[in-house]
Parts: sequence; structure tokens; C-alpha cells
Amino acid sequence: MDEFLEPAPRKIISESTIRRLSLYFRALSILEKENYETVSSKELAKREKLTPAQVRKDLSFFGSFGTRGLGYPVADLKAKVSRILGIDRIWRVALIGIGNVGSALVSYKEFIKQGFHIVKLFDNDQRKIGSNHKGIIVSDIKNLHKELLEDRIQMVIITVPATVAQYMVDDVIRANVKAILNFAPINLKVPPDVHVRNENMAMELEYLSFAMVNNHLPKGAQKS
Amino acid sequence: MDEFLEPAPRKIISESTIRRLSLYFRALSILEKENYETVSSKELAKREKLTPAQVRKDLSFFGSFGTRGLGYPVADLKAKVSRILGIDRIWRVALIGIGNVGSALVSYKEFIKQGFHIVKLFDNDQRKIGSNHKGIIVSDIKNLHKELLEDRIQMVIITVPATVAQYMVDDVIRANVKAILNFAPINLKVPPDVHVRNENMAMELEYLSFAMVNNHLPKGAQKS
DNA sequence: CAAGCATTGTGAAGCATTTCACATGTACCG
DNA sequence: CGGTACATGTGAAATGCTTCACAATGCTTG
Repeated sequence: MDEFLEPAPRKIISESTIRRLSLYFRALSILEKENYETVSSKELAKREKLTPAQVRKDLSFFGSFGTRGLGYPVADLKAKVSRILGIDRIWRVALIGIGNVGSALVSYKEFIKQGFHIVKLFDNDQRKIGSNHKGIIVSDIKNLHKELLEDRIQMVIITVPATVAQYMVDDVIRANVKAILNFAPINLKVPPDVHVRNENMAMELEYLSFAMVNNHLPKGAQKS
Repeated sequence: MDEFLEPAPRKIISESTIRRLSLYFRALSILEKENYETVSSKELAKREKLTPAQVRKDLSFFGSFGTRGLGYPVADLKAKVSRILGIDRIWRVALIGIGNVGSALVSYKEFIKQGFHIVKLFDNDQRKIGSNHKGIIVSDIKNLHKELLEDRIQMVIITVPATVAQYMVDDVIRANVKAILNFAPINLKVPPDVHVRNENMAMELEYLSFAMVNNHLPKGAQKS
């Protein structure tokens, strides 16, 4: 537990680097299952369609994890990346809005695997309140503030219609939650110390649509 | 229909620009509902937390849509952006894998609103095949190739487990589909003319986790 | 135990993206 | 109808990100 990890990276880490850390983590999990002892930046890059230099640079922001001539120790690096990402622990998550997307996320296995435990569900629909989803009873949205505090919730996932999302968020912030994953297609207003990530599935389809219409070839295959 | 739009942008448009076009489209839809006639780059920027210069530069890649001193005509610009993004038409989409996430997406209203019509569903589970989701009968995955062609499917959404995703994709490619939205946490191998976008919801939570653990303040609020 | 091989870690170079700043142009007011 | 205020469109500067290239270094083999 007391190995060398740069205590807290003082350089500013770019968003893209953080996203790639997630990719490395995923690749390392697979490599571990395949019983690799070590892995080179080259192999890691190949598996996630990146360049070896990028892999090395990304990791080097956080320390020197490899061995020259050999590569990176898989299990060890995986542990370190998970520690950097903060997924070496359990996060207590609440989900607000038990619609189609909300219900799907309650059973989403990737969340559990990575330590994101959905422990509270909220909705405003009387027919849903009190019902049981995967062992969790849906709470009345009226008790949002109180129950978020009681259960020491650290992250919230918002899957309510865009029209009411901001109201939910205002309440969530009052309950001292600092991290929000937002599925509503709206730009939430939050104070500077609250982190928001937006997940907009239509946006990805729009990207595909653009690419098709404009014959916009994917990276690495640009046409002259 | 025959107004001036650069016929096909010859400059390479960056991924971030395309993503922002989606944001502009969203903001413009709201502005239209609010009965704005025109909008300045400043207002548009404010609504999507961007800079006015960025808005202007993004739009300028595709033409000159504004009026100096006045701003951009809302309805007109919206139409143009939707044309650039290729969402001024109907896209025929198939969804493979009727699990939690898959079923949620069948009813996802944002897709319909933007012209993405899910018209085929596939699964390999006998209990699901033949069942009806929002008026669509689930087909047997065995007929994937045949039915994709018959129904002239242009895009596919993959919501199957990571272990089988690549097999599905191989078949999808053989059916001449060029756009894939992938929810499986795996790096799909596709030929260079096939577009893939990955949607990884756990990755966004990991980002939040990182931000919390590293006290990584969001943009515009960096601490010294 | 030395030579050779493989692969990291990292400044510096090369690209890409964003922001700046201002010339240009339009609308509107008095 | 001239003057003023406003806001676009865009080269150029600034910033940020990725790739290059190579010195450093530990492993492996004979």
C-alpha cells in the first residue's frame, strides 16, 4: 500500500489521458485473465488502437511502472491504474429516475465490477415508489436530500427527463454530492467543485451519421 | 434545398468540432422553442459552456451562416446543422442484443426525435425471439445477415456481451453496414471504411472517480 | 560476466486545436 | 442618412496534445 506512486499528480492531466487510463485498465484486466506476466507498451497500444509512445507517456505522468527491456508487470500495473482512477474502492451511487435507461443501469454489470455500487433509487412516480429493483426499494424523490445524506452517497446518476434534471441536480448538490453522471440532454449548472459528466447516446449516432454523409473516413484511413 | 452549403467540406473536420455540432443542434432546438429569431455566438457559447470564438470557428468550416451585427438565424442555422450532421433524414437502424441496455434503447426517445429509427431487433435467446418490443418482433440472430440486407439497414447498435460482440460485428460488416454503435466494452476490429463509435458508461464513472480522488477540478476552476 | 537485445522514460519536434484580436459588414437609432 | 454599436469571419498567436527519437537500463544468453 505504501509503494511509490506520485503522491498526487501536480501536472495537469488531460481529459484524454484519463479516458485512456480506463482503456488500459480494461486491457490489463484481459491480459491478466490470459495469464500474461508482463506487457509492452507496444502490445498494450495494439489492443486499444493507440501508439506505444502514447501509452508510455500517459503512464509516465503517474510514475515509472515499467522495466526497460521487459515491459510492464500486468497485475501490478493494473493495481496501480485502478488506484490512480480511484476504482480500488467502493463508491456509493444513487440513481434518480427509474425509466427505461434508469432500470437498465441498475443491472449494468460493468458498474458493479468496477466498484460502483448503486445503493439508492429515486423516482417521483407513485407506482414505482416502493417497488423493488434488484433488491433495492425505490424511494420517493421527496426524500432525496435526506436520504442522500443518510446513506452517504458520493455519486449520482441522473436519468430523468431534461425538463426536470436541473431541479434534481440542485437538490443533489445541497446534499453535498460532488459527482454527477448525467443522461439528460441538457447542460447542467453546477458550482465549480462539482464534477459532471454527460452521457448522450444520440450524440454518438449523430457522429456516425455525419461520418456516413460526409464520407469522413475514420482515423488512420483518411482519403486524400 | 439548393442553398449554399460547402458541397462537402474538404478540410478535415476534427472530432471535437463534430461533437460540438451536436451541442449546437440541441441548443438551437431549444432556442427555436423559445421563439428566438436569431442568436449570437456568445449566447450559443454560453448555453453549451464554450467560447464564442469556438462557435464561430466551428460553423465557419461549413459556410458563412451569420449576419454581422445580428447573429445567426435560429431556424435556418438549425436546418443547416442538421443537414451537416446528416440528421435531416431517416436512418434505418438495427439493434442486436435485447438485454437490459438494449431494451432501454428501443424506447429511447432521443433516437426517434433525431431520425434514428430502430426497425429491427435481434437476439439469440429463444425466449426473446418472436416477442414484441414497441411493435417490433425480435428476430433470430441466425438470420442477421439476411435480414439486415432485406431491410436495407444502415446502422447497427451492438448491446451484446463483450465475448460475442466481435462475431456479431463480423456478420454485420458482411451485410454491408458501415456504421456501428458499440456498447460492449471491447475494441472491435473493423475494416477502414466502417465507422465505429464506442459507448462505455462505466468509463464516465471512472472519470468522475478519478476527478474525486485527485481533486481534479473541472475546467475553468483549476486550483494552483 | 560481457555483449547484445528489447523496451522504457522523456526532452524536443511536430501537429492539432483553441483563443485572440481586429477588419469587415449590417442593422438600427436619432 | 450618417453615426454608432454590435457581432461575424478569419488569419495569426498561443496553447495543448501526440509522436519522434534516442539515451538509459535491465534482462538474457552464451
